Order: sequence, then structure tokens, then C-alpha cells
Amino acid sequence: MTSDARQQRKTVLIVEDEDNLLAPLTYNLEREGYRVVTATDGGEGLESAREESPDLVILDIMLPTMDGIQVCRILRSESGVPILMLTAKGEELDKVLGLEMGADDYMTKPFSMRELIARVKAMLRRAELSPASTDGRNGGVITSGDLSIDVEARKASLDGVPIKLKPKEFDLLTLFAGHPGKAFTRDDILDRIWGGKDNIDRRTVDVHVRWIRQKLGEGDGAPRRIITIRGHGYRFEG
Amino acid sequence: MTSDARQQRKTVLIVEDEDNLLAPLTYNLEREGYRVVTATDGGEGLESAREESPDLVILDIMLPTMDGIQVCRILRSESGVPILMLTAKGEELDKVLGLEMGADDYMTKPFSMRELIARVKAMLRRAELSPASTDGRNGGVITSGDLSIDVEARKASLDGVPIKLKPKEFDLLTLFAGHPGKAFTRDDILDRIWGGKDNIDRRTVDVHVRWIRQKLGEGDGAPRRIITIRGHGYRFEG
DNA sequence: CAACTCTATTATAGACTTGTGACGTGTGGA
DNA sequence: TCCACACGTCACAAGTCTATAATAGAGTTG
Repeated sequence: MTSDARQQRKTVLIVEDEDNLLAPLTYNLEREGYRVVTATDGGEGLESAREESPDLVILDIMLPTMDGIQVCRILRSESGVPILMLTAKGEELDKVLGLEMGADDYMTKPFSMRELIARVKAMLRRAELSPASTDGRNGGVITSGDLSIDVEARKASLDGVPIKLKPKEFDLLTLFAGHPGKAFTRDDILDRIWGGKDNIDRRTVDVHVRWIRQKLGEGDGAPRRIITIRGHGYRFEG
Repeated sequence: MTSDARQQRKTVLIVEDEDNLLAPLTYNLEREGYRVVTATDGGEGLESAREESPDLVILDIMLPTMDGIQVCRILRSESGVPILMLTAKGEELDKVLGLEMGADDYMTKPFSMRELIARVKAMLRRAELSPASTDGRNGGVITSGDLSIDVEARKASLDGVPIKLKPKEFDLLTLFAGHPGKAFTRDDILDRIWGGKDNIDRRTVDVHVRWIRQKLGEGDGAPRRIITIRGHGYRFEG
């Protein structure tokens, strides 16, 4: 069962200070094919969430510098990421509080890793299928100049004219267009689009970038959208 | 947020016996500006429904004294109030049952509070516009071009001519037609139609799609409705 | 400018996907 | 029991993608 999901790899942010919980969490989620980003205190977590715009946040309630409830509240006011709260046993009150706070689900420690994985999957699936999943951008459509990407429909068009993108091209362009101005290294890109596979040549990214540029009508002259950052990688100019 | 203050405050009846679900539900719905009435078993729920004539009922399936399915059936025979069913995980069967019973929507626990709110809003909106809304959905009938699907009756017709669809085919076509333009991966589809069973081969979806295409008269040449997105899945073109 | 490093471009073999017909199993009715 | 039906799985051919090698070109440094 090639767990081939042919999409950008989902990113999960874990905000947890106990390493003996963080480590297995990371391990298991990565093994499931997710891209995992971690933070060990509230402030850092918030920062990472803003930086990485993860697809899901796993949030411990007990955290240094800023507790999970605070973080949850702020996150919720800034985006619609699904939030899974972790509560210690005996914090029953916090369950309710967590949900009222806007968390989408909670689990009480100690919990089964398998169940956690199951819930994460369920939440991500729900987020994807629910009409509210498109709350980040307007209607799930990314627009940049005359380029328009309908992520839901997996269709892209340039100045109103549809362009045929191969799967990888679509994912890559979506990644770029979704983070205008952000510089990606080839490794970043491989990590996100190519997922777990490790032995992929960095040059491969170049080739795909070329194909996209071509289809965006910047095959010749100077690229206007996907800019080469020599010695680093690429950046999408919004 | 409370933009629905125009007319009277909408009343939502929640029939749910687990307090740790009832509490946050109540809290969140009230925060959204709804008037919330609660009941903790089937009989009481029915009574409240008659007494309060709510604008929407949220109904758990597992209930003391009278299960949600019973309540749903009776309610449906008495009024046209929109019903949102809550089912526990593993009660997948009840999805179909619930819908056949006349529920307008269902959600599987654990669910996202956010999504629940979204659905409640959507249902109320739909209920309000219900007589002759022309967005493709008319009273449980999905229409797309010469294709027409009566979800309630579980009948489909093409250009007025009934087509015989097997159960799975019907479900699949309904999923597609209900989300025109949306790209589904095979896993999405398996989750939605096959109910999470994870031993199902992805290719099975292909085969069912083929059968549907055939019955829609696009067996040959290029499919017009169910479009293949190579490397990703399928999309229904509305 | 020479040497070196990084990137663009192209062609291609091999891997991967999909459409399709056929088959096997399980189920419920006659 | 026999039969029709639903449906999951398989196998194979035809297409489509894509990773990579090879080469050329552009940029940088001293």
C-alpha cells in the first residue's frame, strides 16, 4: 500500500515541552508521512505557526512562557488551523475550556499513539473536505497577478486561460504561490513536495522549475515570478 | 460574528446525553448568537421539539429511552425541521441510515466544533432559502446539466430518463455531483463512500467510476463529467 | 580574464497511473 | 439449490510523468 497521497506533504506543528513525548510524537507522525515542525514553548509555537502555516497544530496545555490555551486563542484568531489539544489527566475542566477556546479536538495524557494518529488523520481529512477549509484564502483560490490557482479544483490558469500542469508542477507552483516572497532552498522544496523520499537530486527541482516557468510563459528572458536566488534556492514574487 | 440578529434569534435544540459534549456545544452555539434548548434523552427531546419548534435539531444517535433514529423518524413525520445527526465513530452504518431516515446532515464524533458551527449555519441558511434555491440543490435534488439526482428518493436520471445505479455507484455519483469542481483523491473518496475501511484497494474507485461513466453515456471518448486528474484523482465538472 | 561554482536546458529511459475486461466471492431471493 | 446481482480485485496495455545524466551557459571570485 504505497501511501501515495500525491499532494503536498501535510505539515504538523507540535508544541510540546516534554521531550519524552515530543520525540515519539515526531517519530510516529513522520513515519506516517507528515512533515513535522516542533516548538517547545508557547511563544516559539506561535512563531512557528505563523512561519510555517501548518495544516494542523498539536498543542500541549502546559507550556513554558505561554500556556496552550493562550496560544490556542491567538492561533484561532489568526487562522483556521485545526488544533488538537493535549491535556494532562485530571485537567477535565480544561477539556471543555479547550473546546470552547476553539480547539477542534483534545486528548488526555497518557494516550495511545495509534489513536492520536487516527485523530490527526481524521482532523486533516475533515479539514480538507469541509467547506470551511478554505478560510485561509478566498475560496481556496490563490491569485497573483494574472496567475490564478484553484487549489480545491486543482486547476490553474494564466490570464484566464487554463494551463495544463503535471502533478508535481501543480504542487510546486502551489507551494510557491502560497508563500509569495518566501525563499525556499531546494531541500525545503524536496522536503515539502517530494516528501519522505531521500535520494532525490537537488537538480530535479531546477528542472521542474524550468517546466513551470515555461508554462507560465517565462521560458525565455528573465523569469518574473519564480526568481532564482543564486546559492540558495528560489523565491516566488507575488 | 453575530450577524444573524436581523430577525428573531434562531433556536437550536440539542439532544445529547453526554455532558462533556453538550456543554461546549451549548456554549459555542450561544456564542454564535443562537438560542439553545437542550434535552438529554430521546423522549425529552421529542417533547422539547414539539414545545419549542426549534429551527434546527442536533441529535445524537445514542440516547437513553429512545434512540436518535427513532426520534429522527418521528420528528420528520411531524415537521420539516432540519436535523443534524451526531454519530459515534464506528457507527458508519448509521450514516446512510440517518440520511435515509430523513436527517439532513450528520457528523461523526469526534468532530470539530468549528465545522459543526459551519454546518449549522449552512443548514439554517439553506432552510431559509429552501423554497426554490437555484444553486443546483433543490430540496434534496442535485442537478447538473441533464443529470438529476434525487438524494432522498435515491433515484437518478439523465435527461429525464431514469438510470439504474447500484448503491455504491449512487453514493459515489452523489458525492461527486454534490461537490462540483472539487478534486477528490481516491483516498478522499474511499473515506467518504467506503467509510474508512482501509483495506480497500484504490483501484476499486477507478472501476466504480468507470461503471458510472458508462451509465452516464460517456463510456467511450472523453468523459465530460467525471474528469480524471492524473496523479491525483477525479473531479466532477458541474 | 581564468578558474570555479552554480543554474538552465534538453533528451530519454524507466517508473508510475489509469482504463478496461475478466474473474471470484458473497448475498439474497425465487 | 440455483440464479442474478453487487462489488472488490487482478492483469495488462497504453499513456503519461519524472528523475537524471549530460551539456551548455551564467555568475562569482580573485
